[in-house]
Amino acid sequence: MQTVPSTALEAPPRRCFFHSFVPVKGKVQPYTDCLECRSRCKSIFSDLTDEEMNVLCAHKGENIYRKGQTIFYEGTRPTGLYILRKGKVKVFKKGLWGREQIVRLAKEGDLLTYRALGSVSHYVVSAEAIEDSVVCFIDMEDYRKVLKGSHGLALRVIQILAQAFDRAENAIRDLSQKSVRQRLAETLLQLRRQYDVDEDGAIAVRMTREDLANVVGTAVETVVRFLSEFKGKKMIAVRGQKISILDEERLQRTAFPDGTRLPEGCSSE
Amino acid sequence: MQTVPSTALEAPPRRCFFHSFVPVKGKVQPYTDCLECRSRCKSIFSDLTDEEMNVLCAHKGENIYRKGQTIFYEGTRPTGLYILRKGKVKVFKKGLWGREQIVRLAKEGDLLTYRALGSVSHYVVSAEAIEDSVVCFIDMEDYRKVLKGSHGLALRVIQILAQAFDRAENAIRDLSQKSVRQRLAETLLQLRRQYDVDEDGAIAVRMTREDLANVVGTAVETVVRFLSEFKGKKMIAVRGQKISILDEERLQRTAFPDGTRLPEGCSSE
DNA sequence: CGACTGGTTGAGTGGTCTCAAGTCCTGTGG
DNA sequence: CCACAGGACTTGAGACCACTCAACCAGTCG
Repeated sequence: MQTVPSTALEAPPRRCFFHSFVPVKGKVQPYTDCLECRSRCKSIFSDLTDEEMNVLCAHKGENIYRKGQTIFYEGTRPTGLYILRKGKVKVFKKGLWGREQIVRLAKEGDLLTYRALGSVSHYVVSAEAIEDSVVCFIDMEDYRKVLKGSHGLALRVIQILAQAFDRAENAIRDLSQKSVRQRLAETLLQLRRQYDVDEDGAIAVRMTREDLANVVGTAVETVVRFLSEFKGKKMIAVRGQKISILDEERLQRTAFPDGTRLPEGCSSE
Repeated sequence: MQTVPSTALEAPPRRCFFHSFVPVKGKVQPYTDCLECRSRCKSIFSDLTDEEMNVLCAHKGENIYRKGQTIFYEGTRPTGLYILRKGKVKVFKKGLWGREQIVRLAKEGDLLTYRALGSVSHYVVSAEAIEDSVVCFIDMEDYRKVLKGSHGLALRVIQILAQAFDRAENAIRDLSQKSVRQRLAETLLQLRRQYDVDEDGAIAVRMTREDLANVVGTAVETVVRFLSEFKGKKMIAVRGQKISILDEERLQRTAFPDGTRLPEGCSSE
């Protein structure tokens, strides 16, 4: 259905942008040791044995995607799992007339392909780097092999999926019942929690107004108008794509007029 | 947070409404043999051994809920899994100002508590019978025990959750991008697929306009207006709460103006 | 009968979208 | 260095979709 432009896999970065990827004779040193990674990151695969990790990573890939590059396409055959190792990625679905709806924003350590944890005939979302990113790829066959053998992994996958499902259903409720003003306020709070702030106190992610609109589910102009409203009320400060939250309390009240709060992330197990 | 009215568990049906529940001296014969049920129904638990089924059903309950009765409440401690054995149930979340958003409609054999398949501190949805229903209850401890021991079950749960997650993300996209007219048309098609038609050719479920509004995510009056529009265009026929689809083709085009189709149910594994 | 629930219709409002014009920013090439 | 092109952003005007409020109807139950 969709064609996969060759750009996705070329990715010969003009220069290396992560210190851990030292160019060796013009080639980037691509593979991090998975075992080492496992112990560092708290990921789905943290609990696996060395043996299982070796199977899982037998055909592991690790690719660099520059800002704007697509990592995989909705509708194509799922060849494996993608995990974001470094950078920021938007995960979206194409809707009416090709308009995109961003269903989640991934941060380091996040899985990009939840649906593919169960068997599925095609990717149900697309993923694109919104910053230069490093993405690990785990072959589907390897995953299945390990999953089949590891009860611990299966239990872990259940937790991950149940949480993701919960977040999705909360989004359904919010999209259905909240105004754009409320949803934008909530999105800003979420973004700050997810990506934290940089040295200037601004939310540490650069998104276009269009991406923001595609998260909130509205038009670009409407996002601009409400951002400008928030700015006027001194709730936020805006400098280009950098947004700082000045009056969290007020933003909170805008997003949750009934006094509820931003739901927990993954800690609510 | 929420209190549980005593109505939920009383449920002394004035008379027995399923032939399989023969009243014995004023008491309903409550328990169906789970082993027998397993072989008949294609449920999550189809593949378990007899032994595992016995553990799972050690504290099984089977309750009758009359139309309008609540089965469990969002925000309360999860004591187990609920499976709809007979009847129809709406599963919803309370949103702003207590307005309810129906996140799914369950039919016979459906699990009501997806999130509780992973560990969780409280039910994240409520469930209420929209028809007289029989609901099986599986104790959480028993489920955990069996899940811990059965890799096959874990794999099955992963499939179930991944599918549920997929449906939820599709709903996000639709809520965000489609108009109420489109969503209502799509809902009607879904309802017919899910519940089939009765002898008159009408969708075999009776829902109030309010419930319909809470599925679509709109106001009651808006549902009424669009139903009346569809009726005027001879796309549907309406007799009280019974709705028949007359012109599926046209309804299809209303729901999916871009030529996409209603996504598969569970068959798309 | 009155009370109540569910449904329907109308009028008015307002939130959000679309279209159009124009500005700001950034990278590129001369 | 500047000019320029293109993309991102902003603002305004107008239209329209959907919501709210209010009135009213039909059926049911006590």
